[in-house]
Amino acid sequence: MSEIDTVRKDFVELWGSMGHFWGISPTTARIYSWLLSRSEPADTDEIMEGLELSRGAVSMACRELREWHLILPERVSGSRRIAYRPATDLEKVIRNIVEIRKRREWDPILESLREWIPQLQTDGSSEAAVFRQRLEDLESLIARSDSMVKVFLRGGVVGKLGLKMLVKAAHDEATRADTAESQNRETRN
Amino acid sequence: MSEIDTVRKDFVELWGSMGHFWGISPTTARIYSWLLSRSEPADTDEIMEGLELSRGAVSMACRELREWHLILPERVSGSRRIAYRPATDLEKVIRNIVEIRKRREWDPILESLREWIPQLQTDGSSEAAVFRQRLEDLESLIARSDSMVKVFLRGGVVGKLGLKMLVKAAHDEATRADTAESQNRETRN
DNA sequence: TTGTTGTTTCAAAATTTATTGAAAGTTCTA
DNA sequence: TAGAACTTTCAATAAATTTTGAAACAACAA
Repeated sequence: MSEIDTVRKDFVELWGSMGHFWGISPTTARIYSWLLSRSEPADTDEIMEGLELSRGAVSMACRELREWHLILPERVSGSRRIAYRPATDLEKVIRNIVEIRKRREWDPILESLREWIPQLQTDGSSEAAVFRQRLEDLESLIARSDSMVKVFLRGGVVGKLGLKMLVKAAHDEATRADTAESQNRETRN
Repeated sequence: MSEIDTVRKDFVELWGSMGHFWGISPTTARIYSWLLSRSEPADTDEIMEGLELSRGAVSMACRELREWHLILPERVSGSRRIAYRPATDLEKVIRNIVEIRKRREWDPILESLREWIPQLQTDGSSEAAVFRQRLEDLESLIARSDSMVKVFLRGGVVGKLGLKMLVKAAHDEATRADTAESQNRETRN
């Protein structure tokens, strides 16, 4: 087994076990990493053979990868067959993932919190007051994180160049959010 | 059912379903959120009753929560019983989680990548060259993200105040990392 | 030391999540 | 329109993860 095959195998395995972290299934993650390890795009049959997966599994996983914009389908010339090419702008890839997860997972939390807080105000008990305070702190923290994520999604992120922009933009965003929000949290911290 | 109980129920349920996102089991997440919703600490029996869990499940979950520093055990006076109080500095809570997950999940990836890249250099094929280039990009991205996370872990993060520090510190960190690293990436994007 | 109170452990059971594979569906060519 | 070449779907199956519960263990008081 040549060097590249050894590394490929380990890489695919590691990536597969990380799928959980990104919120995608192991198989889906393995397919993406396997495509990344190849210089040419691959079609369904090649993926099936390369990773020992069923046709259905490959189809499902590729659908997910397409939704996340992690792979690009291409027609193989002179055939109806579709081959997949992995997206290689990794920063964009991460942005895609963060954006989708934010929408699916964070946004609903903020909505719920904003619904619950006023509901707790109708309950006069001190227990409710403590609970409400904690939910408010949580709302505030998530809202501030949300601002940072929005900035992240707009610009180049992790690079040094993007950093100054990040600060300024995050500040603007936070200021805007705070102004729109109720003002009674100014003195806390 | 009073207002607080309704909200508590929904909150616990939501938090439980989010456990996956944080990499903790639903029960563990539910216990933490249930504690957050109460003004007083709770002992094993109260948690068991409040969330309809077995003794063993509560013990396991609380052990995990303790490891993550999400709850603090306290002796109930005049008894051997232990009651748990939730950590309420949520920013610190998030830092704890990020720190542990970084160590467990990210650090090993960087290590592996740094092992694989030189291995691929012994393979002269163009396929290996493409693969190696992608791994290098990945290494670079993760290393830069890592710098930001380190900064995040050191300071107040999400608040407006911490932001300026974040920029400066991230810049310093990145500069330091780059200098220590091999220099052959300077011109890349 | 013994009994009581409370906690932890871990193999087995339940639940959840991921994968398969065969059948149904789609698109293209002739 | 018929047939070939692929792709997608989804109920059934397999795998992984979570939870249980009873037994073992630990701490303390008498």
